[in-house]
Amino acid sequence: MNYWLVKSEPDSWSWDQQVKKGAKGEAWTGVRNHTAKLNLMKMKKGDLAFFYHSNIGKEIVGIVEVGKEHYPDPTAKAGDPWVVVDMVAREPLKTPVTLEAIKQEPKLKEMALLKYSRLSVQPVTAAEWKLICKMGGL
DNA sequence: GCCAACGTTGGC
DNA sequence: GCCAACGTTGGC
Repeated sequence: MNYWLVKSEPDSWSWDQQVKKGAKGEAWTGVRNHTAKLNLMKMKKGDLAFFYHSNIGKEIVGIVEVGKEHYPDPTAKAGDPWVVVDMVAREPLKTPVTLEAIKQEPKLKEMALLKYSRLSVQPVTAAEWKLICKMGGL
């Protein structure tokens, strides 16, 4: 079991929209960065990921589960290497964990979210996962 | 193969 | 709206 963090601007794809898709889930489209793509390709069915709202909110709002492993991104040109996975909303955090709160927690200062702030799909360690769940009231 | 120019992301 | 970080593109 691996843990991840995926980012989305709520203007283009928000947690609420994700929740409305229910158990069917939705393809996580639009990744156009090779590092992020490699992370998508490492995801296994059943892996969990934090859903982070970038730009507006700047907070982790919920947890999604990988429902289907990587396949070609339907929004990419034919022949492009980009992939998607299906994400299924699992549960919201009771309290969203803000970027500010993450910065203020010394144990989280090595998080990819802080070190590689532009990477939109990134790994999360088991220790980071646990701590953020706790901070989020789960 | 180098590097300047440019575009995009995302925090502030 | 600005700017830093960083990836990509294109001229040489």
